[in-house]
Amino acid sequence: MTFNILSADPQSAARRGVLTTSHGDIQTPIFMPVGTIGSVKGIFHRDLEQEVGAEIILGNTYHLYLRPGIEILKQAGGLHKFAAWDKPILTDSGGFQVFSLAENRKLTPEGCTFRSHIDGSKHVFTPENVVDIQRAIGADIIMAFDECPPGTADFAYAAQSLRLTQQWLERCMERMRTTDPLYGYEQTLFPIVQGCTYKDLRLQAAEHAVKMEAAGYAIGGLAVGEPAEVMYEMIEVLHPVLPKQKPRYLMGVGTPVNILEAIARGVDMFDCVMPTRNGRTGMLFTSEGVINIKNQKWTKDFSPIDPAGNTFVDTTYSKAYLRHLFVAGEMLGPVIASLHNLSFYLWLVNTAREKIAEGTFTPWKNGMVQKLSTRL
RNA sequence: GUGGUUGUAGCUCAGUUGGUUAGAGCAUCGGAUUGUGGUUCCGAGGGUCGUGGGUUCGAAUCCCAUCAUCCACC
Repeated sequence: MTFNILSADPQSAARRGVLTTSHGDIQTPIFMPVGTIGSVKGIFHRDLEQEVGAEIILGNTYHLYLRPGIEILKQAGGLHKFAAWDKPILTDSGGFQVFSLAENRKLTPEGCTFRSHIDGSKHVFTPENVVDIQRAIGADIIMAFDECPPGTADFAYAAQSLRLTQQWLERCMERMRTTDPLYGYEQTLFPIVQGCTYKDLRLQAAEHAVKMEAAGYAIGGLAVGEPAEVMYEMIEVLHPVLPKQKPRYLMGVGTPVNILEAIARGVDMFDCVMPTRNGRTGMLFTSEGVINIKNQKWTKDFSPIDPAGNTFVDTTYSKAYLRHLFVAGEMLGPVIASLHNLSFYLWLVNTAREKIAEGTFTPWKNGMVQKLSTRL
């Protein structure tokens, strides 16, 4: 995997680049739709490619391991073939899910035992088997197995947690070195920099991760309850430590404003459930601001969902119709909203790239942040 | 026509031996959601307790009448 920076913004740390994988190029900054179990909920791959313009999607180790299971994925020849998606895939390691979903988890230096949220069955994740599982899934980008402590963690807990994450990272790297891809194409592991909201822990985490000489680095454990300003501050702290020529991935973030602010601070890759999950409950991100399509005031508004939108859902359906679908519980509602939101997120990063190339990113970003903070 | 049943929020129903300002679920309205369980959570509005009398310090609750409902019988 290679990463080439094509241009940089003169007034911020924003940069535009291309990440090359065995399944194709990814233009950065990029937003990666979340497809936890091999499907971006409610959206056809055709629409992801043609309407949304997705260049890479996420899968999730925890979810795919539990269902359909690794044997099925191996027999299918990996997730790309199983899901019929031939563009890049990044898999989250399941570290986050073990802590957010699984029950009765027990953390040891060896790994983590937990019970499935689906059937209560008992399982063990270790740095080694989490790498093996991601090998079997066939992800182009594999994430290290980490602990994602709660945003409220105190320094002592954060420091102890970080030590564990660092040991696990070393074991993940070792497992990557001593195993081969199952399907004949390159797979790359990104370390995850933790450290909660403590600057010295973040620095220490970053320095340790950089020693692994990975192809890219992730920033984890942010947007978990801390104020956005603190999140930005943490990204700034890491900026001088993370190698400039490697892609940076801010995990799980975020709102359109979060993404623009993080791009300005040098982040290249993002994923977030927000456009799809919030879309499913009627929250729409538009060029004019955020709207809750279920609000009564849209009942007779026959204007397009987003007048600036280019996808067929934007040019076909009205706000009033979409509200009707949501109020009636019709499944087409969440589908339309998800497709719109994803296309908006991709429009946002596409435009950010254009502005970076033009050297006008910063003024554009400042204007957009104003607009996107508007509640319609 | 006779005997019985049931009438409480938009809907389905709770409401102790009569006791402050009549509750719940769903629905409605609004909010939350950041490495996804099509989830979940939070808040708000909404009732002349079918109607009219009566008993009582006090009635959704007891009594009478009446209307509606459903069932059975003629």
